[in-house]
Amino acid sequence: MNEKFYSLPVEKQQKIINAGFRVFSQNSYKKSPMNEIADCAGISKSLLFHYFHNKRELYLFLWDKACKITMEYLTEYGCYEPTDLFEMMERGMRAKIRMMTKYRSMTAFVIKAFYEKDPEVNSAIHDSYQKYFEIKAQDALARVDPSDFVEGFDLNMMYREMYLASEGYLWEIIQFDGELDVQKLEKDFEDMLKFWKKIYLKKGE
Amino acid sequence: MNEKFYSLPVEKQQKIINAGFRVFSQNSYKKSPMNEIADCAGISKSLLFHYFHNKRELYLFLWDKACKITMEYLTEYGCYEPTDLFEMMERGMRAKIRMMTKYRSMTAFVIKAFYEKDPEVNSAIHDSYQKYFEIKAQDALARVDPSDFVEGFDLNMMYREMYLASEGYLWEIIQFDGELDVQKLEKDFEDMLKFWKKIYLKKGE
DNA sequence: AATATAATTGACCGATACGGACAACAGCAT
DNA sequence: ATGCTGTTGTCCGTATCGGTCAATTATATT
Repeated sequence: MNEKFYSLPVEKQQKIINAGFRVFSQNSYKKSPMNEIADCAGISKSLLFHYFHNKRELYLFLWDKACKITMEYLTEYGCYEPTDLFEMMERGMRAKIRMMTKYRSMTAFVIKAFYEKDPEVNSAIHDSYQKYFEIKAQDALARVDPSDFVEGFDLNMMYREMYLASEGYLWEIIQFDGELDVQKLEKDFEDMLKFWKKIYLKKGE
Repeated sequence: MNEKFYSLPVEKQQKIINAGFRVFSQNSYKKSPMNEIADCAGISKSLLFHYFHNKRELYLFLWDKACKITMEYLTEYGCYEPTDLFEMMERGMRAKIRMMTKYRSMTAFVIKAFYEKDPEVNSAIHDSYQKYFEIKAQDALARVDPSDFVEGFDLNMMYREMYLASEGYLWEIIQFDGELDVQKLEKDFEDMLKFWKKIYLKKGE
């Protein structure tokens, strides 16, 4: 990409980036025209091509940007400090909720991008994803002490279950397009967590 | 549309209809090519145009079909029999959950269609929607006895809140693409309802 | 088997949309 | 005037779109 992009006023950078997030999050990669993104950012298509030499480059740039912002949030909320599994999930969720209220279309973009199947970008996305995040879950899962949990249940199953429920919950938020009540959301999720603890942990806890 | 469509073997009708639901639920109206729908249904584009004279006609036909199926479910689950508000919501939800597990892409289509803004179909959809469903809520709301509820709260607010939460919950289900556990879903929603009753109804109940 | 009839398709059309290239323009400092 | 930088309008080759239609295949009738 053209490094001059970075010397643009930050506000303008943001406008272009957000336009990208918006359009790419609403259509598939192939059906997201550069034209539309440019319009949405209030610049000409030519200028957009001036900063990003082609569509793929812009897409991958946006993905990377989203990953970095996500990482910032996750570290800021202490998601990489070693704790137990539930604590980790709570911190992760809190970070994500905050992030979504601030960058809603970005979050939608990330999800769409993750499931994007167009061969032009597909593999690049997945490689990058693994490098960025996949370590975390393994890490926290490894620290788990099985004796804390109720007898005869599958740890991975539980994690999967919890993970899916959280993701679904986040979807709900993304789709809703009105003002978001952060405190309510966080309380809701805390309730969810309490519920899980109650089911999965041994009574002694 | 071409009435001969109905004399097709039902299985083939279904295949075409489902293809429509799928494609229209994944892209916007404008970016859903007839080509793709035909391929997805295993027929040629020409044949698709033989049965539905143009794209708009197919889209509106699908919308109508979806509405009718929805109505069937709602009546089957007793959603139109007069009861109290909570009972109505529960029946409605139960019907919708069942419906979604059977016709997932249709449900996704309905939601997308409802928010579709393309002027070519937008108004037709909204007119139809009002005719079909909007009566129901008013109806049940009118039967509500305000004295049953806790002091000083806005009935419409509560309904809106409950409605949004339900819709969000359904979104979560639609987005998830694996086998659905109907019983779990229904239990979850029952819990939600219990929770609402606890907050909104007077203790005497 | 020959014929009529219905189902289904491939090839095609005009219009538009697309990604991308590039020369030109405007503003501004020298 | 002369660069330089940011920005745009215009153009191009190609692909795609909605939609048509003649041609082909399958089915029913005699």
